[in-house]
Amino acid sequence: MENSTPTRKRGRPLKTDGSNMTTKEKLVRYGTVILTEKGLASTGLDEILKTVGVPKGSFYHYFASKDDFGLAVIQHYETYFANKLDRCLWNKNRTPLDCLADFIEEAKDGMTRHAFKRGCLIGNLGQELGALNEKFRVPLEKVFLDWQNRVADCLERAKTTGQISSQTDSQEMAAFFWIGWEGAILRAKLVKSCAPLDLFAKHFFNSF
Amino acid sequence: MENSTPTRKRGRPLKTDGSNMTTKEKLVRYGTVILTEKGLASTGLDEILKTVGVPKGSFYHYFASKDDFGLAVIQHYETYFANKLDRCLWNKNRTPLDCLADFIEEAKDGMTRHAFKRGCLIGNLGQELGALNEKFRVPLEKVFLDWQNRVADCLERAKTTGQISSQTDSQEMAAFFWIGWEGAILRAKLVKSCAPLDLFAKHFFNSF
DNA sequence: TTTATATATAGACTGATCGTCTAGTAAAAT
DNA sequence: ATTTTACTAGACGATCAGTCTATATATAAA
Repeated sequence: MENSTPTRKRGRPLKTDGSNMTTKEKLVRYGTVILTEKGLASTGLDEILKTVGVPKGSFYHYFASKDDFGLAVIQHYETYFANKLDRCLWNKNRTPLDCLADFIEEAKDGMTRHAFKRGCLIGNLGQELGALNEKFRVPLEKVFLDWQNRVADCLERAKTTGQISSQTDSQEMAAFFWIGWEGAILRAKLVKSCAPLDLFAKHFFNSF
Repeated sequence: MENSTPTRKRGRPLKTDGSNMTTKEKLVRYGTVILTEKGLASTGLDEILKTVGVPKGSFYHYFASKDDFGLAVIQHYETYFANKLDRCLWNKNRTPLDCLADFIEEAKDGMTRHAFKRGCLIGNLGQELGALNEKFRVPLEKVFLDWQNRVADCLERAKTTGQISSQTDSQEMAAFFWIGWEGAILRAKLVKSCAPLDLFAKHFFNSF
């Protein structure tokens, strides 16, 4: 048997080794991918460990439990996604509402590129663990509230440009957006098509 | 040790015994409950078997595999839910749109009664297995299409009573309904409140 | 009545995989 | 030189889905 990845040295790694912080990072990074596809319960630790090339002992050095790992993955995804959202929503060459439409287009690209297998990590784990596990429920909902605020801010900007009525309840519309959007992603995975995403987007923009 | 449930008789059951079909039924019935709460992967066979009081041999007599059992549970839920839907939607004392609102109220009652832990089996399994397992994806989507048709029919009736414009695309609105509704259920489980359901319902009815 | 067969229960057993933990190695710090 | 820190290695018991053999009995066939 031969190792595909160069065998990790035992013992404490060299301080000067630039890549010594990457073990945890690699775990979280691949965890984000695989948990988005398969969820937490269906994903075996061994699968992650084998893919990343990290022994079990290391995993439990970095994370207290599998749940703890899941929480770290959520945190990682939260900032990754918030950046993505802001990059779209703060585009100064576009009107606020077009910014939101751009985000939708980018998400559609991502869904298509991954053959409708991934969707949204927060939605997936929310469905799997939200109702069952209080340890996950609260952080998961916090992520949604954060995203909701970013969209609400975007809608507030759309008011100042006169793109939507100043009477609009931005928070409510932002909540409506994420509720419907997550539903659309779930359905898009089922039909393996962007049609549900487009359909929701159309009705969302029509309701201003 | 004493048996909580009266011990099942060994051997081939009486043809005339009215309750001889109940073993399989009991499995499916409890399966519907537990799979709605925890999904397929997170639920162990032993847990189901112990709760229902059925030995493993019986389970694998009735079902070829755990997946096969999951498919049977889906089928059972499909007809149960279709009946529930029709009971609401064909209420002759109410206008078609009020019928839909009644269904929403009934669903809200159910969610509250089960402390926001259950939600919708099809949505849950759709999220868990839809993208991964083709064996589940197709039947799951079929269920949504069936429900969609029932709502579309209801909207057609609303046209004849003049409650909504005859220009409305019933199929599209019905699709929009289930997309948003499943998203709302997911979110309601996260916040342990009916607010997301109400919020989606409000915007849905406003878009006619 | 006797025999054969179909139906279903009963639960021990298997091999794989689960998450967790203890022991050990080696660099770094003292 | 000794201790501490950082990390690896794999053993561990529990549990998983699934299989198998044995048993009991209603029904069908003789």
